[in-house]
Amino acid sequence: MWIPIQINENSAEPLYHQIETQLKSLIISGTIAEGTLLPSIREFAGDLKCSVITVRRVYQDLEVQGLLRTKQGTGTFVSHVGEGAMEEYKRVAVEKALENAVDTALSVQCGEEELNEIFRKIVKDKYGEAK
Amino acid sequence: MWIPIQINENSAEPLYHQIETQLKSLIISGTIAEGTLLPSIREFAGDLKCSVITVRRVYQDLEVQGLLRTKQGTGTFVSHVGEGAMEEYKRVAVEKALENAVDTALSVQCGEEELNEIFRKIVKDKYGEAK
DNA sequence: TATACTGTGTATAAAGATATACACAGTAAG
DNA sequence: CTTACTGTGTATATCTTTATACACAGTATA
Repeated sequence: MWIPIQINENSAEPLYHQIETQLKSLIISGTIAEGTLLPSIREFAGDLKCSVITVRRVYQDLEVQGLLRTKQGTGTFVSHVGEGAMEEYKRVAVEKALENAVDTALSVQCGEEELNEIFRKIVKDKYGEAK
Repeated sequence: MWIPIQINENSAEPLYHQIETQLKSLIISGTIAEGTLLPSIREFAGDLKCSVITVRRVYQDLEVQGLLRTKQGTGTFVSHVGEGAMEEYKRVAVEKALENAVDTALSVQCGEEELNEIFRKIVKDKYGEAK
């Protein structure tokens, strides 16, 4: 099975992290269906031209997050992520990220109005791109 | 001169970073007036119970960011940060933080409406606290 | 100009993050 | 029960981040 992961060799972002975020996104978006048997760590490592250990780390991390379920000798599968759980998962991720940003705004004494304005601009840009 | 910096020994946040963000905040907010001669790196290190080198790093970082100006043999001073520059500075910091958050939202397929809703909630919480 | 302050340059220690190899253990199917 | 796949545990190499010491250089003033 082929998983579409793009590695940016030049990026400062660690290899395992690039793989992890992209794979996570594929699972959360439902692009890879629940129950799917993912490539073995060796096969995937071959595709990505990285070591088996790096892929293992990704699988382990995502298993801890409840997105994968793994069984020695058999393989690694995409877990069942219920609609509710998935919504919750997304919400928590977004909340954390936004809290962080708002904390930054507070730390530089940015007013509520200005914050709102900047937010609207960025959302418009980013969500516009995607359309 | 006494600068109110709170060090959290248990935090995973590096020492130099805790000092840097707090000092930066004091400068940007105008709590420490422009032109103020800051404590020498040795005196400050004594107050904070850290090494002189760590304080030096903070002063250097903030100097690169244009918030401090330093002169060997004399000391380190708070630079003149014009209203315009300060506004610009705050804006860039907040923009970066928000872009990051919105990227996260996109990566988990969070819709625009949901994002807005979460944002409003967090802003209300955080800005409410301060009132 | 001696002295008692300033900051600086260079070197290095300690810890954590990143990525790896290799021998080991479970599973399934002929 | 052998074979050819799965994942696992342990050890280690490399790099970056964080934090430090110490000898050095500039400044001001008595």
